[in-house]
Amino acid sequence: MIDILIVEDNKELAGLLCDFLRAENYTVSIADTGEKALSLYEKYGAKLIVLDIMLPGMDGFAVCRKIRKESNTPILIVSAKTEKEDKLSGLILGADDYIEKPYDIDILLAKIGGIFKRRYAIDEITDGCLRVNKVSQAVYKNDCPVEMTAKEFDLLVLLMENQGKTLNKDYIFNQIWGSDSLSEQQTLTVHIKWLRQKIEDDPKNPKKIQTVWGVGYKYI
Amino acid sequence: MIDILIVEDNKELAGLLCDFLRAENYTVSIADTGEKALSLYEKYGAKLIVLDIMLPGMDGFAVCRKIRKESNTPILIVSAKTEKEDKLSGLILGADDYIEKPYDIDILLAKIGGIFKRRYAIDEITDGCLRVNKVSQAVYKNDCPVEMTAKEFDLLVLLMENQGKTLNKDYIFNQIWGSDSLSEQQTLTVHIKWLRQKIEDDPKNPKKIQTVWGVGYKYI
DNA sequence: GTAAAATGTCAAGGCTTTTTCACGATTTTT
DNA sequence: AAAAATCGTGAAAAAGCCTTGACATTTTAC
Repeated sequence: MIDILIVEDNKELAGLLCDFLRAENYTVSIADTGEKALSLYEKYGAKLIVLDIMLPGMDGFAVCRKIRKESNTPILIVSAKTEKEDKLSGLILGADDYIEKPYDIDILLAKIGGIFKRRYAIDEITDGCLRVNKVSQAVYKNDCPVEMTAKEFDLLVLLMENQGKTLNKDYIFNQIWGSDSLSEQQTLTVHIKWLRQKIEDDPKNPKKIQTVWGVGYKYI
Repeated sequence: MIDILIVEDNKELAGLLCDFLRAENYTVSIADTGEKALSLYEKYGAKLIVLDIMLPGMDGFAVCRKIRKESNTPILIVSAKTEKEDKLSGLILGADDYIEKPYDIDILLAKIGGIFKRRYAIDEITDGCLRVNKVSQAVYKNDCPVEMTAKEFDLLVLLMENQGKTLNKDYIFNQIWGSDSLSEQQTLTVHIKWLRQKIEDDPKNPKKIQTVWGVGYKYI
């Protein structure tokens, strides 16, 4: 999977942009026609497509439509045309952002950074040295992977998504085990214990998962 | 969690937009000041914020910055100003899209639809009557939940993400079990069997998970 | 058509996760 | 300060998941 696919027939401009992006640690590929772009995308996939509208042969709009048919990959449209119609039809068509040529490279980089952040950081919950990815179900403490069982993971996500809020035990139990569960609430305290052992620096003196007496727990 | 939070001090306009959105089955709340918007957002959360820049008191940019500090919730900025600076600073700041007042309500609805689709459909893989959500780890067949074990789920996602492609058994095995696994490849065929029993209409005549003799499997 | 190779099936077992239970420790109430 | 309520802990039982091996079935090659 490529990070960024640049679709641009001006090789000099594409090369320049490519250098800048690689300097920011993105992996980049360049296609100078719409057809090549689609074939590269088919083969390797991409996290973001920077798409020039004016291309020889198949134009950018056609590329955008084709890609939109099969995926939600973010597309940033680049165009020399200034007509409003183009901008709107591009965005409605499914592009995530739009920039006019000639553009300031810093602004383009900022837009790309923004798209990446909004699009690919959304499934991560972060708090200090703790990082939880809801898609890959992975937990990292100081960037070291922490093994979690399913129940522990669900419990951690619930607590972290309500950081600072006290969740009462009935609520937690219903969220994780379901209201029709036959298990006992004692089960919850055992899972809290294991979670503390995995994420607290000193499990005997929990700083992150705090007990709220008579109520429940909260993540701080 | 609210679907859409409208931040707009013109109550008539906000009400109108609200009606249109509710007609499309979104849940909607309205805030007429930036402060109220932030407090509503704190309390309930929102999937998308439609944010007018010109507000009494705290302006839209300030609201946008505050929300961006703590989350990646999509923001659609609405503004009467036409200066280019505003547009750009709003977008770079982290907004997902931009529309100028007075706007055509259909265009706004299209933009909102686009944001929702790009932002919230990305973790779902759909194929015909089968729907897989990678975040909640849930699988639905004809909208009925199908229970999956972890290995079955991973295997299904791998196959579906490579729909139409034949994956050879070594590849599948390395992806799911890891290259240093001591398990035998026989394990894979057993999991394939279970997966077929859960997602195929007739598990004895699999239509979706096909065997490619001497190579591996593919999802069609 | 037959033998060889590859895949499918089933049930048993082993392993991990989850739950339960009993008891000890801590906090709150009286 | 004692009693009551609540929470924490460790071990063991229960449940669920994964793997394995033996054998059946299907496909391919000769």
